[in-house]
Amino acid sequence: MVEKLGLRERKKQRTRQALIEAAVRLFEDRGYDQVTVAEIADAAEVSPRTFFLHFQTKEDVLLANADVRVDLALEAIAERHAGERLSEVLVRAMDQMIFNAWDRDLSSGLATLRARLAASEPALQARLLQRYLTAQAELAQALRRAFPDSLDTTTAPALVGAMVGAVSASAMSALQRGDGPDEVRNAMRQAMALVARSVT
Amino acid sequence: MVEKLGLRERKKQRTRQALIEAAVRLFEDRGYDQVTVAEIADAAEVSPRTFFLHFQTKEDVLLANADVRVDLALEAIAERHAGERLSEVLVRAMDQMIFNAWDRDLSSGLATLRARLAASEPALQARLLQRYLTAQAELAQALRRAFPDSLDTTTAPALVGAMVGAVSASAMSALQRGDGPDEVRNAMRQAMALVARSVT
DNA sequence: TGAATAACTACAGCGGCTGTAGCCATTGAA
DNA sequence: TTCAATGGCTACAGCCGCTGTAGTTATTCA
Repeated sequence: MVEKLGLRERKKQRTRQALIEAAVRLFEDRGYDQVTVAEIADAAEVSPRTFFLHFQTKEDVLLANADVRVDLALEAIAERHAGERLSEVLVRAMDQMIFNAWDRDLSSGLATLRARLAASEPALQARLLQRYLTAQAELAQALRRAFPDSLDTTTAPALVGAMVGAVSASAMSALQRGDGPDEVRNAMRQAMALVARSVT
Repeated sequence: MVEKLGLRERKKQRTRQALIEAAVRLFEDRGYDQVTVAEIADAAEVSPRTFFLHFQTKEDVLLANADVRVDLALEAIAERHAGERLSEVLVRAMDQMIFNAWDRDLSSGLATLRARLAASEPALQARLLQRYLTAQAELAQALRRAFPDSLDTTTAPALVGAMVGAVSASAMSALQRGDGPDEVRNAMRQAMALVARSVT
């Protein structure tokens, strides 16, 4: 997991991390759209142009490491136990993706900040949803490979879409009525269970 | 339905319509991001500033009339027949929202163009997904009012989210493998049926 | 040690989007 | 019919996200 990286690569990761941390700090202080990319770059002591060498858009700096979450889910699917049911695997994958990573970067507060900003900043919300959609395609493909007999090219995406849709909607709803982390968590789990019922 | 509008309001609608038509035509000709807002305004013979008096963003010109679709679904829920089951009402509402409106503006080609562009243009896709999410909240609320005994504040959003998520994912998947309108339609119906099974 | 590579930089520029202030047609009341 | 209020539209100026390009410097690898 811990790769032996060259000096060049390490420096690159360092500036990337500096950009992320600067962005998070500034967003927390002043709010998302009161902070310009130029300011983030300034705080990280790099040129503004460099920001866009690391992140495609301003929103993406908050979605850093999102790929890791998807990988966790893909692993969870690959690690399917013998005789494990479709619904069980799916729930386990979602659980990994959401909560394992959640706990991991809760300490840094990134997940919380992201959730809060996603609920309030339309641009960020939109980008986040789009990320979910592309992730869904990967999950659907992996799931179909794991259960080739019970899933076809329509039901696999539909099932994953239902899961992600249900979880997002319930979480967003909970966030908007001001629920705390635990309640949000419960709402998400309940949504997962609901969809899991649609597969036997 | 056909309101008696004042002259001022009619003029406003006319420029709005001119903007939409100019945008659609230009997008079809040259593709979404090869067209600037200034060009759209030019083609509609208004100032660029006027464009943003009618639409919040460049993407929004393609999402015009989307509210109408949501209203159709809300009506469908309100028109619940006596003894109609939750799953039936939900499916009927989704059906209204997607296909009734689909048929209606298929003639103008708007739905088709929108679907095609949404599959290829990230910015548009993101905005579309966001629209779905906000629509979901309204649908969930209406549905909960119609079935107060079987839905709570968590399951209602979850259920609607699952529906929309499943339908979007299956449609996107079908579009991306190059399916024609009929196949896309079937995939969406299949997704709806899948989620409907999770409510008894 | 020298050549290739790649992260970074400065600079110039496009285009989405906004604030502002003013013009003019429509509107509704006197 | 007249006049003040309204609101859709315009020009103008400007911010900011984002990109292309060309050049500099540090690293890698042969």
